[in-house]
Amino acid sequence: MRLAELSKRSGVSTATIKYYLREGLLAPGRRVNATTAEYDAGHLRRLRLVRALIQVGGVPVATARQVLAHVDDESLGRTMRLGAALWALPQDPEPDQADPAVAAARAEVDRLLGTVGWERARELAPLSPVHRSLVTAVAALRRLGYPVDAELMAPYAELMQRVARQDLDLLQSYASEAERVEAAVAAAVLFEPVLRALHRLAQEEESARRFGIE
Amino acid sequence: MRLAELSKRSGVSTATIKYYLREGLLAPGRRVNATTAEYDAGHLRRLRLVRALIQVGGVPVATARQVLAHVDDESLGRTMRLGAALWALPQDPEPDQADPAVAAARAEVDRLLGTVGWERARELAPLSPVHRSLVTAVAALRRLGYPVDAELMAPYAELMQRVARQDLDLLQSYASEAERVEAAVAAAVLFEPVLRALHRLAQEEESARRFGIE
DNA sequence: TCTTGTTGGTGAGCGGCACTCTCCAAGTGC
DNA sequence: GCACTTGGAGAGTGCCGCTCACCAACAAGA
Repeated sequence: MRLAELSKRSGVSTATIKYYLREGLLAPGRRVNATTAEYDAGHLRRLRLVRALIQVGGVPVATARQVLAHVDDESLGRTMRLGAALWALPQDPEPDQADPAVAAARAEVDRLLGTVGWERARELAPLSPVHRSLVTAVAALRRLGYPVDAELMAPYAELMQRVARQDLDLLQSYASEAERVEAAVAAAVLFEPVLRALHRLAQEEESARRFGIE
Repeated sequence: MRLAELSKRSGVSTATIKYYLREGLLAPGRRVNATTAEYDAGHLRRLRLVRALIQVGGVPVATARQVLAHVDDESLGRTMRLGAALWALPQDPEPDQADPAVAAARAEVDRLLGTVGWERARELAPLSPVHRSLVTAVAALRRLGYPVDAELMAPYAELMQRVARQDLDLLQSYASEAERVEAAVAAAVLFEPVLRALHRLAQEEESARRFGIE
């Protein structure tokens, strides 16, 4: 299939596909001659993933490029490839070490990891971008005056652990290894809007139950 | 306190504060004379909330304005004010009705609401922006080929219901009514990054437990 | 009193991002 | 032969969240 058909099948304009090719989000097609390149089902699949990451997941193009580069990195084993891809996702800047709110937030997060028994996360903490995101978010809330501490977060952490177990069970039901890495990225990024919407819907439901609808 | 001090105490530049004043995110100070206005602790508080909504929550300025207008709307009762503020948050465009993926997604979401017994959410469904967001997100995943259906979402919905109960218990522990509306907005928006980070951290932990760290 | 600096207010400009438009020479298909 | 399409590349667009420059009115120090 050529560019025009790839565009028609994916619903993405040719101009945008050309942009993704330029940005390295999509591998070039197999060149037939100077004015023709051939794309296959893999390209269509990848293009749909790219679109979903950017549009549904709200991932910046530059971040998506890094994530996908890790997904494609044949030199890494499966586990590493997955880890590398997921670690490339959060792009929060390094929090200000001098800020006392950041120090307090880090202390609370570390305390939380202890109380819920996340030993691996605690080992990975200094390296993990996700850990950094959590510290940044907690610091922001504390600066606003909300008393976010380990005790407050613990029940949420327990619930999220169950969610993660559910995620991984689901993931392991997928067949191929290549698919699994891609599916893991999709799960981490694309399932988030679903989870967020379910969360807010649950808030609406619970709020309506407690206070009624007016 | 005057502009310069408000800026220093909040860590937001005077230019940005002026911008927020122009955009209606922040009420003007009490004018003392032609070149002086006085700001109080309420302004500082609101400014911090605005910052957090925009920076931590990633809420667009225009959306934040609407949300805050509802928070301030004295003509509404507390429940309505809260509901209106939260409903102003999601800004997804109306999904394409003709798209079969959207129709299928809506059917699955409605089926989900039935199986988990969210009756209020089902009543509110045609109006609720959150319901719309959920349908859009599910449709995107289905278009990518992921079989997201009511059965798959049900355990997640149950877990999110528990999260929502936790949210509301926490909220009811807050003292003043005015604070509660603001706290509810903060909880809905600002706690999301914390929840997301906890989710990903839990994924890392669980993944490391199952597959080891390499 | 004179000077120097600061105030709130406003229009215009900037940088980043995700495209999108325009053009091109090289080829395709009737 | 000739209209059309192809892949490629640079420049332009529109939006968004600021940020800058400038203004007249005033405050504060010498």
